[in-house]
Amino acid sequence: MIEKNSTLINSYQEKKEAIRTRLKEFENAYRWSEERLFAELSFCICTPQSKAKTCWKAISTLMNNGTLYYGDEEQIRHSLVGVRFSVNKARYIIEARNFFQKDNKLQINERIRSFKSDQVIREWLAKNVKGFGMKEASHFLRNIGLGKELAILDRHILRNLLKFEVISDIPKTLGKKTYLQIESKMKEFSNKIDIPMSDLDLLFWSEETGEIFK
DNA sequence: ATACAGAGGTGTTCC
DNA sequence: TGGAACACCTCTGTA
Repeated sequence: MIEKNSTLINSYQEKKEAIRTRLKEFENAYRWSEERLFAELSFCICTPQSKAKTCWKAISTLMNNGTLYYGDEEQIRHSLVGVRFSVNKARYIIEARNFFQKDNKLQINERIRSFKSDQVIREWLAKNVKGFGMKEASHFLRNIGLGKELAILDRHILRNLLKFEVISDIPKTLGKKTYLQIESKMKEFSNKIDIPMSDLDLLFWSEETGEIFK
């Protein structure tokens, strides 16, 4: 237990610089264009049960050729090669695009930053963006430099939380209530080993996959 | 060749 | 009303 934790802390020291570099890139998002923010949101809609790299490749293509902003549902779906549940996700992207558009212009930054806390933004996103639950709403916020204290509880993180005995088992279904409970425990652990939440997420992820992506 | 787990889950339905 | 079960149903790496 203590042995495992110190191994993790050592690993953190090795990877700290790379992790910090990645987080800095997220923090720069405040100056992104609306189009770039929407691309990130679309990416997060795509990632469930799909490979992050495949999703990002697809979204990059859609972003660069403009289909993401002007294309119809079928055109978007056509580009979501390798993305699971692409029919549904293309629909969610269109719905999100309509939701965030005012006078034919995307307004994401302004609406997102009008909330008083990251927790409230997350609630709002999970409620209003189809395809977003607690996990993907947190993922999106982290990727645009917000929600530093929020947990992104995917299967990798849950496995690691189990490994480090932060939780005693992996829940079969992860409802909002359980999500918040586990997030709270992860925060305690984060305090205990003195590694920030955002760093811990990337650290766990790199421990499993060997790299730091998104 | 063929099978099968695994990929940063969420919406809807039903009780 | 909260929560479990089911629907969604592609592609790749590995044995």
